Amino acid sequence: MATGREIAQLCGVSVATVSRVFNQPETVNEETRERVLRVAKELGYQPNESARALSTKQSTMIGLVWDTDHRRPDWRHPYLQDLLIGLKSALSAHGYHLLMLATSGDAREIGASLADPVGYVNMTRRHHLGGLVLIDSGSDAEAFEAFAQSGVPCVAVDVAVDGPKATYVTSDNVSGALSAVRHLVSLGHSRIATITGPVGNQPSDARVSGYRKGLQEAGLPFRDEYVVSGDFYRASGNAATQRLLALDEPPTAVFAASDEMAVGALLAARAAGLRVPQDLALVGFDDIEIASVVDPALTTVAQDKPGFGVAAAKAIMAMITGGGREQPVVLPTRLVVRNSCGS
Amino acid sequence: MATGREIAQLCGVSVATVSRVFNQPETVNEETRERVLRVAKELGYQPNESARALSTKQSTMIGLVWDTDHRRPDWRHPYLQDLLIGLKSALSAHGYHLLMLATSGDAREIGASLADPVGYVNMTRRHHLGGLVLIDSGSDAEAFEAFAQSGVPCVAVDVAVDGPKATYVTSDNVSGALSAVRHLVSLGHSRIATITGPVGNQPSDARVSGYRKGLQEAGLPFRDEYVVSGDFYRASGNAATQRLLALDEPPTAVFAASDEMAVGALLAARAAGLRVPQDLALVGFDDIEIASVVDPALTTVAQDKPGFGVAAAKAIMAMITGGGREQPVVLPTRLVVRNSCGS
DNA sequence: AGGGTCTATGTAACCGCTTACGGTGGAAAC
DNA sequence: GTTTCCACCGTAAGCGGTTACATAGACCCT
Repeated sequence: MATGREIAQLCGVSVATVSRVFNQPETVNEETRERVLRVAKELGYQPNESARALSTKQSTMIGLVWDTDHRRPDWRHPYLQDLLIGLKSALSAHGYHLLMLATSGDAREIGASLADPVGYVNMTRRHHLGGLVLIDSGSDAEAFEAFAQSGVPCVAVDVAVDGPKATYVTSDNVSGALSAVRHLVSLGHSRIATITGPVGNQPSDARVSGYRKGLQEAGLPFRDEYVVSGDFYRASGNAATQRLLALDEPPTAVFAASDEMAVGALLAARAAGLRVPQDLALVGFDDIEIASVVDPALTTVAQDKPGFGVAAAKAIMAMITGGGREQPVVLPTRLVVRNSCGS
Repeated sequence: MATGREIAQLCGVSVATVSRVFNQPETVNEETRERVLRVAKELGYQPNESARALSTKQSTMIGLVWDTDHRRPDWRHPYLQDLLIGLKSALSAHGYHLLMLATSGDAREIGASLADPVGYVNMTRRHHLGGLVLIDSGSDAEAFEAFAQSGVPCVAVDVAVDGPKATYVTSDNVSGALSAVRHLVSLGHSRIATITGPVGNQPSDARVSGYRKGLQEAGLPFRDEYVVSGDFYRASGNAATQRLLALDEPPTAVFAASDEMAVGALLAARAAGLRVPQDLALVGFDDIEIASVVDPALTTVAQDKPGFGVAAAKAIMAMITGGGREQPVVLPTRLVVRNSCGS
């Protein structure tokens, strides 16, 4: 590994000049600059990031908080990969890397899990991370508040947080839900139920507002018994649907706040001997992969999943370079009409 | 941020002693050790990883090579999340973190993509990474050879590579495929076709061997026209199935080398007016999420997906601490019987 | 000619930790 | 009573960069 010193010697300049060539090129004479660059290339010079980080107190990495040893280890994030794709590509553009922080069992006894956000914050300092991206892999959104308050720049994905250097990216959940209900209404449905996420969860609550708005718009009554809450995962959608179908006047259409729950609803409907969409119309939310492969294919409100990653990366970078808090980012949704509504 | 020096001063010892407390505790007197530890805790001391890496030339990170700006940006890894879960948890146990390397657009013009493996290798040196985990996100397995030859410790997931410090983890594909065929045979099928991955791809080739073995075992003839190759992705499974169904004597059962292709096959069968499993039995490979949600649910050969991650992490750690090359790891598979075979 | 400016570069301190080497004191060995 | 050894700890030299400050020369102006 060639070092800056070697380049300096070969070029007959000082290490300071070599450093300047890479960090403030404009301050060094064009001729020397090119000489240094040429030699650097010949030697295959790679700046030592540890040294750089040590002296600048800034690494080119941002941390990813994604807790996997969760209460329910079988839980999966519905679209982690898309998120990562977006994150990574946007971060790359700034020369930044994503560090997936270890969550436990650190040999030096310094743990890091959502139960102990301090652990992550410590890691952030140890590695001089520029900030943290928070990905919710369950319903422990509350824990994110601790991060937001810690002072390290962080942006949460699809979870509303607030703090001195914290922000979040989310979809326009209200209008997404609204478009779903409008679609259902346009197909003639008037008994439209919804399966929500955990109460208190921001995106879920917003989707409920959108749902209410849609009913209002259509002049339909809001019925408490048509709103049943789940946890975004499949089983809860199944259970919720069973409850809905047991109602005296069961709904003819269901808007689920996630595709996973919509699939659960589909299964429940099938188990109850109902045909989808003839007997029960279904709309989901997310547009994850399985939405297009279940039968009937799911009509759903698509989120810009890689867009989340891109927006998160941009927000983090803005906070790093800018300093202050960033505005939350709200991404548009798009209704994807498939077969589960019989349109 | 408290530094080692501060602790040293407060404890009336030298920084060397503080360092020893954390790195070679047995060489320091118990009393002083505890004093240092106590003060360190009070100050919330976090060792500076950059400084440590700088002086030891070893970070506690390993790199992840997962190329996303691929020729086909819409491609997704079928079970990335499970892989990451396994990787992360096993790495955590050693106090290591996973660094997702940027793939392009580095501000300093030092790119890294599979087209330029050198870029990744450079990153490895810059950050003093312990090694690289290679994840195949397409069919560019060939590119992995360059990594394997580069001398940096690396382990590939489900791609056979070889090099001075390279190894890989894979499933026992032969017996996995064998169990699939046996299952089909046991159900009375004698016209069994297979849809393979890319020819030359190691796991795919192994699955073909397992397939042949299964036919032999059952005394069934091997027919060239019953072997058609795909690329592991859905569309290719669909196309392959169309070809199979167009045969004079079409198969009554198909073993697809991936679930995605099996789903493609399912769609093709449905489009051709065939019922699954009555008219065509289907077995997949992987046991990804959609396998259980398609209708009929897919019988498939399950791979230990988080196990890949765990094994990869262990292999990397072994290479880092041990030095030499590790043996490839072969994980067992498990036949998951669902409804696509009508058993 | 002397002073002021500006550009290009060198000098050296510093970032925080690790570690080879050496020193000290007391116990054990002779 | 030396010598030897060992446990414990301090000194100081790195690791490879960054950057404040100093310096040297070129150029311009009065």
